[in-house]
Amino acid sequence: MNHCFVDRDALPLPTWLEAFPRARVMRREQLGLLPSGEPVVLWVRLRSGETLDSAMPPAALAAWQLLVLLADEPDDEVVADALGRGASGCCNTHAAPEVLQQVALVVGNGGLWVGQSLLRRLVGGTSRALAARSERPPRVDWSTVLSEREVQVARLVAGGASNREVADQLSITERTVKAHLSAIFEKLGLRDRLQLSLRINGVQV
Amino acid sequence: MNHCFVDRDALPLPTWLEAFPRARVMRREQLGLLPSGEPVVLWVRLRSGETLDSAMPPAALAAWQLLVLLADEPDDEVVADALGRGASGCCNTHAAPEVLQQVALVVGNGGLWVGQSLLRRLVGGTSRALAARSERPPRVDWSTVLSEREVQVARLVAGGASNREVADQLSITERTVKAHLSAIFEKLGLRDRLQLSLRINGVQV
DNA sequence: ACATCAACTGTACTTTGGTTCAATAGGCGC
DNA sequence: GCGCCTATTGAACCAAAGTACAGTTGATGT
Repeated sequence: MNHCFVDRDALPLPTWLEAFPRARVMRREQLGLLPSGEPVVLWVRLRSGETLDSAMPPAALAAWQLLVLLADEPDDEVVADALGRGASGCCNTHAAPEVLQQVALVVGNGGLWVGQSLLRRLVGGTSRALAARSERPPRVDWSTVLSEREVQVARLVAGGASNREVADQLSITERTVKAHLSAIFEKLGLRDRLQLSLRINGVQV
Repeated sequence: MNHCFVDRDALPLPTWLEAFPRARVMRREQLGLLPSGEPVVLWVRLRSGETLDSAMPPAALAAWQLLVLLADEPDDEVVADALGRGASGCCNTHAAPEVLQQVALVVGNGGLWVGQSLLRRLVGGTSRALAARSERPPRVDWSTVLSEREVQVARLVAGGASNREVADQLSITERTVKAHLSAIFEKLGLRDRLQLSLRINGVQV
């Protein structure tokens, strides 16, 4: 099975090549250049805020093409939309190589790969995960309630950065990072950065 | 991971024991006899025409219990219902041992196992030709290098629990939790619990 | 002009997380 | 028996995270 990563630029993440050393990487505009006929998995990256339409023309996929969505910020709507359009799966853009290989195996065999949180919700009803969380505050759409700066901080923290790292990256004081984080926790009703990460990465409701 | 098959009678199918030679088999009424605390996958058999209610009292599962439905006649409604109630998967009662092992692996790592037909219908998308999922279970590397206890700690922490909460849940000291965490970080080459969460949830490295 | 809000920073503080010294006890292989 | 590993815990410690209270600046709207 061949693999082809499609992104805005032709710059692959290290993890991609680690998972598939012989993978091809191309820009979205170059999609037509793909040699037709041989089976291939198209890994289409969707950056923050993008929709599938913007990244992939609504043209139907060829029969020999399998599509997997690589989402920077997994969002149920986007994932469901993609699957509805024939995609075979969706996972995090920064997923580990082993995860990518798992996805490829499932997809390559005609299977579907869907994140757990989405699956739970598709199935509907109360899951154990939800039941465990005794009282649940109404879910807030984090990206809209947060200010622009807060969103930046939230993304970095959710990706595993320390306060110091966030501060350096945004050229502000560590103290300011803390201030933003406190505001974020307050607005989203979260306890700490780990929960923030779970929320933003779509792991938890 | 322990396995326990629950049926009307305590008569296991050969395939079950072939998949898990050390599995426990019990009648539904004996469910309360399970030693609590140690993680276990409950394989609950649902015979033709039965509903989940009849086989399993609606009592909530304990945190250390994972439930997989074994359906004599897999029916989308029953499966959806089971998943909605917190089950981690569903497969055919007479599934091959290899399939059972695959399911166990996925479920044991916190995943969900759902049949393809149901998944497609839940998603409600296009009908891509589906081939049989030939071989290969999705497997993760972290769960093999960690000891059983460490896996328990890792899961809870990755889910957002504090050290105190993990300690209470596992009935050990907060100090011990820290010890386990240090070992986990060391083995996986991680920095802190956030990175552990990203790793376990398949988001990162 | 005034109110409001986002962004930013400081000092001081409490809490949590994580590490570094230990140490004890049980299981398992050689 | 003797290592080796796992699980467990203690005391002490440092670093990081998070909170409380207080303040400046600039943009924006009424």
